[in-house]
Formats: sequence, C-alpha cells, structure tokens
Amino acid sequence: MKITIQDLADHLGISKGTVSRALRGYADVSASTVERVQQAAKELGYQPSAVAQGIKTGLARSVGLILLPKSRAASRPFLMQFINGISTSIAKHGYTLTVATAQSDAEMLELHRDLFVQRKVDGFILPRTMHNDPRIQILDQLKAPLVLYGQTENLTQYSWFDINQVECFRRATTRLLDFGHRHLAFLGGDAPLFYNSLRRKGVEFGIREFDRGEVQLQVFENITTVADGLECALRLLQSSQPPTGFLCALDLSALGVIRAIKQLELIPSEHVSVIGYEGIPEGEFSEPSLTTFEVDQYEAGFQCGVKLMQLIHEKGAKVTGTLTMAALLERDSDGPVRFNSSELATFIRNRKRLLSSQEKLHRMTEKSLRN
Amino acid sequence: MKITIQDLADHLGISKGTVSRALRGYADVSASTVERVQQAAKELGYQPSAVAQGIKTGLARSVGLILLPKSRAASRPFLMQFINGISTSIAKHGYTLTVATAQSDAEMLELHRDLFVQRKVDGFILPRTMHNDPRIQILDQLKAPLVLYGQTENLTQYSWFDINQVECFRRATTRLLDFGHRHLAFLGGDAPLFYNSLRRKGVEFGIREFDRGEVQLQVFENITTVADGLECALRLLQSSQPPTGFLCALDLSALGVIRAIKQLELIPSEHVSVIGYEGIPEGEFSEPSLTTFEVDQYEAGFQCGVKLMQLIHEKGAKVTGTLTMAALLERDSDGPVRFNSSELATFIRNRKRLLSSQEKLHRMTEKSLRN
DNA sequence: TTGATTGACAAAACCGGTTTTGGTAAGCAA
DNA sequence: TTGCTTACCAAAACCGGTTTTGTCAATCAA
Repeated sequence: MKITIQDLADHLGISKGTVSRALRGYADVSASTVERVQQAAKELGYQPSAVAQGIKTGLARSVGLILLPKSRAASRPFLMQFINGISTSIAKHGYTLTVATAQSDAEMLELHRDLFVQRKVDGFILPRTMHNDPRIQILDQLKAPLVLYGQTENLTQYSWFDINQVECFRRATTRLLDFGHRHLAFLGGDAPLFYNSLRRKGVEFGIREFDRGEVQLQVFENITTVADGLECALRLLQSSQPPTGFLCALDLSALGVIRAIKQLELIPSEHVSVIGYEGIPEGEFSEPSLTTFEVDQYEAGFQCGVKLMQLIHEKGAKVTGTLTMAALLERDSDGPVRFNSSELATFIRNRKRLLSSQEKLHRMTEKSLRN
Repeated sequence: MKITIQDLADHLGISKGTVSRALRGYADVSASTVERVQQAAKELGYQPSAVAQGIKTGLARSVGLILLPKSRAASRPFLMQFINGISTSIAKHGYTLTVATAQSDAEMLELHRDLFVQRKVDGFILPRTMHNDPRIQILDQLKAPLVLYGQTENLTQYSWFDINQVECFRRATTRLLDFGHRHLAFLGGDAPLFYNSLRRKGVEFGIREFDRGEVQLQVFENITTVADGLECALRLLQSSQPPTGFLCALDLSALGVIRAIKQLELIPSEHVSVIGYEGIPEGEFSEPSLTTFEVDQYEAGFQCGVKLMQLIHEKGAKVTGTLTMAALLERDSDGPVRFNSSELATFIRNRKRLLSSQEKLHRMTEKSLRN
C-alpha cells in the first residue's frame, strides 16, 4: 500500500542506498540518476517516512508544548495564537508541534521527560515560567533544548522570549499617577509564576520614580479570575481607604474589578480607574472597554519557535534572550482622578441613598418621555 | 548518553530480543527475568524510543490536527478547549496531538497528505467540516483514519461527533417566536462550512412548525465577524421592515448586532432580541450579556479523540456518529417583543429627537443630585 | 605504458526497536 | 532409557530509512 524506498529502488532498478543519496543530495550520484529518482518519487508519490528517518538521525522533527488544562482560565486566552505562531515558524524546518495535556503538575514534569526520552520531540517550549521552574531542571539533566516564553533566574543559560512586563507596568503606573491617582492597588496573578514579580516590580519602579511620599500602594496576589478580581475590589472599595486606581496583572481580574465598580453603582474611569494586561478579547466587549496592554501572542510563539530551531539545528548555537514591548490599548476603563481616596470612601458610603432617589427621578423621567 | 535497549541488555547480560519481549509481556519470558528487566529499566531510566518502535509497528502514536490561522476570528474561540479534550483522551493510549498550521487551503490539503504519508500521524481529526470536504477525499484515498467534528454528506462512512445544531436553532427560533417576535433575521456564518446549512435549517424548521403565515425571515450568509454583524444589523434595523429578533450562527456576529442596536440608541432585548451560538467568553462580558448556546468544546475534542482511537486500534471497528446538545444560556440579550416591525421602524426614525430631549433632562437630573 | 584518481554505484552496516526462528536443558510420560 | 513437551532464551531477520565501505571502469598524470 504505502510505497517505501525499496519499492522505489526496485522500480528504478538501482539500490536503495543510491536512491537515498540521490534524494538527499550527495555528490557521488550522477545528475541523470538524481533526475530519474526525483521524477519517479514524484510520480509514485514517495515520501520518506519521518519515523524511519528519525531512527538514524535521532530527530523526531517535532517540538513539544505541554499544557495544564487545570489552569483553564489563566492559560486559555493566549494559547491559541501562541500555538499558531510556534507551528508556523517551525514548519519552515519541516517540524510539527506536539501538544500534550497534563492533569497535574507532577504529570507535567513526567510528560516532559517521557516525551523527550521517547524521542517524540526534539525540544520544548516552556510557557508560563515559574520561579526555579522544575521543568527546566528536568530538561537540563536530559540536555534537552528548550526555549522559555517568559523569564526566570539564570537568564544567560537559556534562550527565552518575553514582553518587557516591567516596563509595561511601569508605564501603566505612571499613567495612573499622571492622571492624579495617589491610592493604587496592584492585583497580582499566580504568585509562583515569574511574570508576577516582574509586573509588581514595574509598579514599584513607577511609583519610586515619581514618589513625593504621597503615593499609597496596596499589593495582592493570586488574583487570577474574574471572581477573584470582583471579590477583592469589592472589599477594597468599601474599605476606609479605597484605591482610586487598580493595576491588574491579568485582564481577567481587571474585568472583575470593573464589575465590582459597577456593582457599587460607581462609574469606571470616572470614579475608579482600571488597567489590565494581556489584551484578551473580552476586554473589548466589556463596558467600559478595558485599557490594557495587547500582547502579540502569535509573534511570541513565532519567535520561540525560531529560537528553538536554532538551538536544535545550529550546533554550538548561542542561547539568546529577546525582550519586546506590548502596545498600550488606551480604552475607556481609566482616566483622570475625580475623587481622592477619602472622598471616594465618603462617596461610596453615601451612594446608596443618593442612588435610590436618583433612580426614582430617572424612572419618572422615562415615564414622562414615553407618554 | 541516552540509554538504548542494547545498553539495557548488556547490563543484564541477556539478549535485546528478550528484553523487548519481557517489557512487552510475551509469555515465553520467565517471571524472574521480567522482574529483573523491569527493575533495571526503571533504575536506568530506560524508555523505548517511540521513533524506533514506530518503524516496526507502523504507528507514530500521534494524531493530526491542522489549523488555518487565516481564519483567526472564526477558529480561535473554540480550539483551545477542543485541543485539551483531544489530547487528554488520546493520552490514555500513549498518543500525542500533532498540530500543524497551514497558510492556505491548498497547503492544508498537502499537509494532511504529507503528515500521513510521512507517518508523522496515524489519523486525523477534522474540525469545521465543509460541503464535499476536500480533506476527506484526500484522506480517503490514503485510507487514513479520520473523525469529523461536524457533519457532512455520507455520514455513514465516517466517524463523527457534532452538536445538534439543527435542534439548537430550532429552539432558538421557537424561543423568539414564543416571545412574540414575527420578523426574524438569520445571520449565517461561513457559507462553505457544513454547520451553516444546519443552523439555517434549524431556523426554518422552527418557523415551519409554528407558522401561521405571519412570520417573516430574512437570511444572510458569511456574517462571521463582529464588524460583519454590526454592519448587517445597522442596515437591517434602519430598513423599512426591521427584524425584531436576530438569530446569529456565531456569537461574534451576535456581538456585532448588539453593538448595532446600541449604536442606534436602542435597548437590546427590549427593542430588539439577539441569540448567538457557541458560548464564547466575550458573550458574558457584553452588555447586555449574550443569550447563546454553550458548546462544550472540551467534551467535543474528548469524544473525537475516543472515536479516533477506536478506529486506529480496534481493527474492524465500526464508524460511529454522535449527536449531543448544547446548553442554552438564557442571558440578557433577548426577551418579549415590545414593538412589531413597523412600530420598531417608526421608533427608530423618531429616536434621535427623543433621545436628545431625554439626555438633556438626564443631565439636569444628574446635576441636581450632585449638588 | 602504468599506477593513481575519480565517478558512480552496489553492498553492507547501522539506527533501536519488534518479531520470528532455532536451540538447549529440564521435566515428564511411555 | 527414549522420545516428546515445555520453558526459556539467544540469534537472526526485519522495519525503512541513512551512511559507510567496497568495487570497478574510465580517465588522467607521469
């Protein structure tokens, strides 16, 4: 059924070694033979089995990416574009992307080891880098090529690609300070992940640069979902010193903050400002739309793929790190400060009463208009 | 560096054939030898190379999924969960998922052929089925196992999994009719894709079931993005016979319709109803939130994986088709009809004037409250 | 003319497994 | 004791490629 190199050799009346060398461009095959072989290969639809090739070359021509479906909320938004980027860039080298799903952290480590030991992949791309990432330790032992999407300790040892998140959050912070905000909250994401400390650092840089001793910052961690952001913001806004500006490590938590603001009948951007990070599509449809940094995940995947191909193919290739910027999407969830923290606290306390009377009036207005 | 079966055999002082048979559970190996081999394999960290295994067994232990990044908007939302589902279910058989990206339709077909001919994958999962899907034709020639996510012609020839989209859209239609809507619009998606005709058919069934000759339906196709939906709805709503209910084949176009409604200063669900399909996350954050059918993409991927494993492993396995339902998320973008089509047309024409006066009043109200 | 090169290919070895074949020793029945 | 199983394992063949080695005729320089 499937045609092999031996079939092709028999068909041409030459040895299979010569067929192989003809196809792979060795010098000791006559031009006419090369021509005949290529022609016959095309006619018979012969393509060498990647499996059989791999046994001699030791390469599977595949790159591994291992996911944790557990962290659905956190990993879902960015991955699809990232995957597209990886597979597009490695396709140039005849590589494909092997995706596996682990059900637990332990299984994830096993999967990395197994896939490499079994030669199913030639290297890995590691997204969502952690502090002292255990994946790196395992793959180091196996001398497996790897590229990080994100940063970690010992950045000179590995190839990596990342967004300059410190700078992003420094800018976000400066932006809120320029808007006049003096009470800020930073809602961090997954504490074990490296990005979290970077984003926090950016906020701290921004404040330190500016500080005239009047800026208050509250820091929280592990605020990774809409529900987390909602709950955290509700609590903060009803405290005696509510922040007037929220810097969120993740768009999802920022969307939760917006919900909290609206739930308290406040107006986002007018009473409280929110800035997110990542550029997930939900942010565009939120009301108000979310000011955030748009990360080009396709490009990130593409660059990771390029770096990994270098590591695998160019022997003696140097590891390289690349830092790029994300674009600030200036949308409608932030703006000039209107109340300072104490004023906001008072406003929120009195809000309930004001609202009920306002609503009554509003209903009357509507009614009169309708008739 | 990497340990092979020969290394293991030498270490134990037995032949590599025996090691292989011990590990693969042949009967003619003594229990004590099996024990010793397993023990040594664990100690030395030996795992057979999938590549070397594949050459004899003819299996790559991988399943192919080929994407078109071109259709970003359309394919992005559902794929990540789908991928998780596939890779989770096939992992039970030691399989991994091979993802490749094609830059054009032609390249997509080539990729299917090449990956199979090169033995990089043992079978395929085909999402987004088309009418007379060319992928199926190619894979049929190669006798490649395949599972469809979606339906097509000749459903008895292939294994497939799908949501009962006809029933979903029948229900959506009935729902709007029960709400009293009599002027409906169906905004179809990608015309070449099979789902489109199914969803349209559901709408037509719903109307036919109910019809007392008073229902008007307008049908459009290739409305696949927010912009498409926005543009189409704007045009329709400003016509002389605007629909009061929109049935959208895709959530994205439904979100566009909501934007159009708001852009005309109408209130979604009060003046115009909208129902989508798919359950993308944006729908939850839209204002109002989108009534839609939530498709469990993880489950879909999982079931496709299960079916494909059956086809590959159980020889003489029968092809099977499975149809399930999606859950209706009753959110806030639809509701009882308030105006019929002509009334709505009039209302929209007069809206501008009404609005300006209402806004003036509203501003006055706000002002008085603030002071 | 002769020894050395070169061109072009066949043959064989190899990669790391799996599977088949073959052989030996122990156990058992006749 | 002989013949026959049976249990166990070594040896070899095989899978479909790649790469090395070997061979032989034609060409070339001395």
